[in-house]
Amino acid sequence: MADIDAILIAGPTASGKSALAIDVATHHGGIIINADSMQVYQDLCILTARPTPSEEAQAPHSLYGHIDGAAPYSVGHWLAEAEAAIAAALAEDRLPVFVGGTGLYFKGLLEGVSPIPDIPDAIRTKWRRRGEGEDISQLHRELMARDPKTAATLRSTDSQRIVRALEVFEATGRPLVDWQAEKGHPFLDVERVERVFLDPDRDWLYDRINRRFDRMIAEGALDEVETLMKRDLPPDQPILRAHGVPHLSRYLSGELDLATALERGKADVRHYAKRQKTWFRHQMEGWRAVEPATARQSLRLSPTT
RNA sequence: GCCCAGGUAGCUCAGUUGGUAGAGCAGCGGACUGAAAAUCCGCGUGUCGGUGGUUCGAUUCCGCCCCUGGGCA
Repeated sequence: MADIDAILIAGPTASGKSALAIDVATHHGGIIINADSMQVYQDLCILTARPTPSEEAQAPHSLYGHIDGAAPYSVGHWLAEAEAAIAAALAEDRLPVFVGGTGLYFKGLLEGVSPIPDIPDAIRTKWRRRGEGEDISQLHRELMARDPKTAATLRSTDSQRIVRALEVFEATGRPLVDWQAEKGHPFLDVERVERVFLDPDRDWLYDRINRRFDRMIAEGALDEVETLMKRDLPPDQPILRAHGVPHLSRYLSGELDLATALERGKADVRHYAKRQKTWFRHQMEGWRAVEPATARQSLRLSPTT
């Protein structure tokens, strides 16, 4: 395996990435590194479809379920951990096998992220709270007054990016777009990695998503959500956005009947899979698209050819 | 068998005093730099059950037929 530094496996949710990763890691003596923004959390193993203990026993896994749902976490944290994981793997002479569905994480890995400083909690919380309660166009006007340069690049309806721009400007005194013009450093050399994304048939994928959601419920996803709710986390914690959490928690509190909660939860996952496909199609040039059915074979053979 | 209500988009339904129709959900296309399983933008996809009639023109009015639900027998 001296000819490449890592294998990257991306793909929409429920496309069979985890099983493929185990197969590839076993075959190449690799270590699996998680590239999924939700599977890093320890709180929801069923609902985030994290590898099971028996799956984890088949190959070394890292960056799974190691973050508390109450902790702040984002691409930046992940990239720092990924960098350390790559170093650790290479030190053991193991091939890093990245797997996940978070396109932004892969992009960060190969292109880096701009070196924007951490935003102090107080500032971040302040703007996020306002972003939840207030009319978004009002916040956009406020951004326009402070940082017109960034404001001009954002739609007045894009709550999340507007809030981000506001907090960065307040914390650093510099427009977000200026920060973003400074490119970060890649963590892997594109020329030395095998990049593949699973591209399953849409109907096949949607059917798997629907059935997997039902299976998660049967396996105890509701208990998981109930336990998470009891933690009473701040509403802006990312883990509360995990698919299923919003609707299942409304079912648990009696605001929604179960059938509706399931239907909406599944729809959220399908919508997400659709967005992932769009991302892979347009943001990941140079990646090889493979059908899940033939993925094993092509990943076993190609790195050594 | 008779009576009543209804057959309009994939689903639930609105509407047209006669000028070939529109919402929500689903679905499709797209954007994407520290919450990315997030956030945001765009698109109606249709023999208006069938068939005759009236009419310049019928999804709309009339007849007959078919289907679904409810009631009476």
